[in-house]
Amino acid sequence: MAVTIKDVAKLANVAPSTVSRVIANSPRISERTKRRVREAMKELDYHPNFIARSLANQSTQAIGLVMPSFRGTVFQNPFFSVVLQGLSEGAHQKQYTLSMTTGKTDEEIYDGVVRMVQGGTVDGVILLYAKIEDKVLSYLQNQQTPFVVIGKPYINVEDITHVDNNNFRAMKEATEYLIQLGHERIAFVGGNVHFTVTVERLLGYEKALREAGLPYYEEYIVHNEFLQEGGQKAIKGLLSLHHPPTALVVADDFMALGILKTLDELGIIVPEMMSIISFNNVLYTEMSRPPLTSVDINIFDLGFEAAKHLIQKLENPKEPVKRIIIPHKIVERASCSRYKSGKDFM
Amino acid sequence: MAVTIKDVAKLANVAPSTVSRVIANSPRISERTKRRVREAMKELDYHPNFIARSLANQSTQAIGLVMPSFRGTVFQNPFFSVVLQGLSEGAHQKQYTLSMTTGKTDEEIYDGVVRMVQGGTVDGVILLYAKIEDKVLSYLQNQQTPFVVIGKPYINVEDITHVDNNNFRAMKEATEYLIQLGHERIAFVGGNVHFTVTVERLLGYEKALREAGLPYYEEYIVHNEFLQEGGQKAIKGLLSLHHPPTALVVADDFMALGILKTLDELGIIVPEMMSIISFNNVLYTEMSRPPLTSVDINIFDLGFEAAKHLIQKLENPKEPVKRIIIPHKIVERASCSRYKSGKDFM
DNA sequence: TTGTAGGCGTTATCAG
DNA sequence: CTGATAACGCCTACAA
Repeated sequence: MAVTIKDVAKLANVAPSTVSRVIANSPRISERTKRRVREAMKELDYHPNFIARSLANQSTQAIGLVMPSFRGTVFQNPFFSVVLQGLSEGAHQKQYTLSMTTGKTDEEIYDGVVRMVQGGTVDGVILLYAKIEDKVLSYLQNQQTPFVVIGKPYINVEDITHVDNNNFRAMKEATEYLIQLGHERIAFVGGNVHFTVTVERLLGYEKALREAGLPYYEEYIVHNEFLQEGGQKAIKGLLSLHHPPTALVVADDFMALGILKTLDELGIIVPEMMSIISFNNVLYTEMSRPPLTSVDINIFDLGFEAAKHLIQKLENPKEPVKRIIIPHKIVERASCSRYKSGKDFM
Repeated sequence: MAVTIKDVAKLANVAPSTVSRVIANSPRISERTKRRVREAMKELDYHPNFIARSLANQSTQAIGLVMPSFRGTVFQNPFFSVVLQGLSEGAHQKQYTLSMTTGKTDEEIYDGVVRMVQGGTVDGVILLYAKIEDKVLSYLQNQQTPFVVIGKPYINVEDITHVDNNNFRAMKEATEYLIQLGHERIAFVGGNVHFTVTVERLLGYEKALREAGLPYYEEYIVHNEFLQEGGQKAIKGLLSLHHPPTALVVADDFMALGILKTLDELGIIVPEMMSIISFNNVLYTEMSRPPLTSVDINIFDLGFEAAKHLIQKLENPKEPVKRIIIPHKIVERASCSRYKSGKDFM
């Protein structure tokens, strides 16, 4: 059996409650006793039992992480590794612990969350995604469990603290970037439509076109799972159109990688014959040929801020609802070029 | 305050202990009372408090995950996403929870582990890496904490349950694969030397050369952080040698990606002028140009088995020490070709 | 088959 | 400043 507060108390010749106060560094304990108790703790190599403490305090210093289901390969996206780093860093700074739930299906995930929350193993929860019609989200709202979401909640946006990019604007800018380069036929290769990020971006894309007086073609909109088949199908469809696009905005670097490959196989040179701008700016954007121009959305910060604000909320329950927008920035590399009608490959 | 066992007891007109037994589905409770109690639980939407249960049982159904420090970019390697999936799946099946520690420095990580273990917030621990001179490992051994490591412990291998590939053999086979293709000048681009996987593989590489009667050149050995600069430096050094290699074994797909790019820039065609085989077989091996021949080490299974065996150990403390070897397999794609002296580019 | 009571390791309240 | 004592919510002998 591990050494407890009582053992320390005995050795230091004080009451258990005193030891407890020393741990909490209560100002109403004399320095002398504190010293004595601390020595005893050292000698016995005492470490407080967090479980017992949690029970007494009704608080665990743990935050629950809800990942999207890892059916498919979404999860292999470096996005998650990086948010995790941010979350980890943010939690660590305040001595919070991270507890994960995942699952293959939405049901599994939901059950996991319920267990976490009802079981009292976490003080709050962070949703690592924001999708349409999310049972988990509604559940958390009903439970009054403190939580924050990374991304834009599909509902009750005003009542839910969330950390997000301005994806509307980010995509608008990405599209405008292409428009400024002279492109008029720009296709949108988006991710899973069930994630709000995708709909936000689609809106931004539309807006950019409209403002530039460019037509919006349904056929230029393609939705793909983030990583599935690297977007190969998507691109082939686009190229077989009567007027294929001359530029692409792509939801994710990895998909862009797949597209790059497909284009290469088809003999379509990037950026000369097709410009591509993608999102996330993860490591391998520099590794591709050509290096990808990508919108950096500061993934690390998304995680970091999410952790930070959840903890604020936990420590001060009347903390107001907040919406934290993480800035983005287009990182220019070599996958986009000015459109020259002469080079049109059709 | 949440609904407790007492509330249920009251509503069902039984003693709290009875409710507890119903939860545990004790056979010594009549079906009739069970039914009554269960109804009460439903009605009150009762969920057991895991913290209290943990305290009483002296066991949390939680397992601690220790990641390597995320200084640098190691962590962005899809390797971790995938082990995480495996771990998650394995833990989930037995209703275990995953709790993470990371940190920027080894110190931070060590402290995190100590807190986890001494604080009693986890029943056991899984190390997601195996490196030389690891304080965490020695600590866990001294503590008698059940743990398993993914990879090969640098010490006391016989006493530590671990899940690993046969990296010696995997690398030997990879090298032999190249040798069979006629290559005689094969360079080794390895990862961080502090990880045991790197030394194992180096050994396998040596062995293959020796068995084939090929010389072993110090200059052909390059060590690089897994992701850092995509191995660009490494490759340039090799190419500037008097007799540059004609083939490369590379520790990681991502590094291989970087190398591919560098070679492309230098006008060296893969596989015609340089063959490359790498490790891990993650998603983007198919996405590269040319697609990478890679050793699939079944990362998911590494995680899955680790979780499974740790849990076995937790549920049966006298479970013997085990060494689980996950099979590997060379997945041929297009980055290796037969060596033809005529095509030597020097 | 079910109830009573004590304990798991802390914290918090009240005295002193 | 410090010491009893009662929670926290559940489990498990021991009784009945």
